Amino acid sequence: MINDCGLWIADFSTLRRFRFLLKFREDFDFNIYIYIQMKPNRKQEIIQIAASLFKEKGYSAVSMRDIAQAMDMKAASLYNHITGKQEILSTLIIEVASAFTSGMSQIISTKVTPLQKIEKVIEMHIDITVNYSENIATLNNDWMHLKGNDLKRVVQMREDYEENFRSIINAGISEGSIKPQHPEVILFSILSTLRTLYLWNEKRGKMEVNILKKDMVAVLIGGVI
Amino acid sequence: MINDCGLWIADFSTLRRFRFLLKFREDFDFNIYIYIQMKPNRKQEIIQIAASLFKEKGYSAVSMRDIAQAMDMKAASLYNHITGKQEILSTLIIEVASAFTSGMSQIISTKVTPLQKIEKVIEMHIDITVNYSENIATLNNDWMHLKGNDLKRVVQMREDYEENFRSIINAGISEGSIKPQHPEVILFSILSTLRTLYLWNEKRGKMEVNILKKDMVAVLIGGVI
DNA sequence: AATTCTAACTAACAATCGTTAGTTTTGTTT
DNA sequence: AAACAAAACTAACGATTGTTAGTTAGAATT
Repeated sequence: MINDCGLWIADFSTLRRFRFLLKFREDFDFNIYIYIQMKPNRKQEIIQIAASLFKEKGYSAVSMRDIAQAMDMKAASLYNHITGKQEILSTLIIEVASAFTSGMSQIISTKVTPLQKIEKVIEMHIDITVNYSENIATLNNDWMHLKGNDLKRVVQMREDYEENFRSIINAGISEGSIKPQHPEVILFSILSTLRTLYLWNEKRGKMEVNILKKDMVAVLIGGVI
Repeated sequence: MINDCGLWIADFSTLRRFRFLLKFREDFDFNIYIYIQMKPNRKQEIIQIAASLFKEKGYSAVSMRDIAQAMDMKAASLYNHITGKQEILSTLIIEVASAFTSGMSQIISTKVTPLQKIEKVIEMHIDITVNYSENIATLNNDWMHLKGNDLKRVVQMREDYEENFRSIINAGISEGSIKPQHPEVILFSILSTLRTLYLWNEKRGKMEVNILKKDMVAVLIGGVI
């Protein structure tokens, strides 16, 4: 039996590094199973389908029977794969919130100018939106339906994220590369646009991602005149 | 018995005009009751309380019993004042959507430059957000729970609004006062910031509205550099 | 004083909610 | 072929949903 030990191989380069690591430790006296899940399993399918329903109607308006119907099965059968509706919600939200958090901490630690950091933030938002638009919709609209530690954690992640963004803006203002406008206004203007990018997917679909990035950076940083 | 015939006296100048009209027709053989409701009635109270709950948790997550409890009464009693949950939703949404529509049509018909029109739009959004933040939250997040004609009407109003905004931007681009950037990107960047202003109320509370307007115009039009 | 109206109430309806228990089908491993 | 595990099913639970019917206390009007 293979236990899911929580290890995730993010991409093939990580896998190569892992093999490299193994080669240096040939004194292992136990077996290591590397379980590569190539196709999404049933649980992931359920969560993905639920996500698209949540995006459309909101968490509270989607019933377990709705999700089951979209999966072409009965509601009770969902519980063979998930522990409940809450698990779907927290999985979806924490997945994308973590993506933003790790993306931001990577940008923060880069040695570039504040303006270049803001550029990177904009590009990161576009990248994540392309891949996780349903998660973002759920994070934006249904975070308040999380419970207990999940709720606390996500709120904290959001505050930290904003604080990091604020520090970039403040650094830019004090070095003179950013207008001495009210930092909160700058922060909010950029962030609210980025956070609702997912609403714009139909129109964005026709635009090349790289062109969108370039235009978005130009407008959000340079303005419209 | 006084029937609510749907006539609303908007302000005292309208009332004066109405009295003037009456003077010219003294051959009336029926009575006219003018019923002036000076303080907000129970219905408006219910809708306002419901609005704040909708903003907090979303339309679907708020029950009629929740609304009743916040009103300190029983759920069944609500139906003495409203026809149902849907009426609350459509009243809230159509009220604020109409405010945006009439604001926009006023701006469109003004004889000023496209850039000045965009300034006016930004100021209008701030003004409406200050007074209708709960309505905007509901419009943004729960419009899809409208039904029938209300749904059609609101979607149409939103499309018309965007089309008007787009035409202002395009006029600015062709006269050269606005960057020849992709118009959709400009439209979306500004509009998504304005539409989510209501999320920013705690921090905005400390800022004077006129200062906020000035800063917002500076950032959204002039950028951050 | 009699009547009407307003706005609250209690009680209950059918429908739907998330979830559990127990069973059957399906596919894999011995 | 037998044994096992995974994943579907049916049926049902108690709770909650929006809403209706019928009643009642108090205020306003006649």
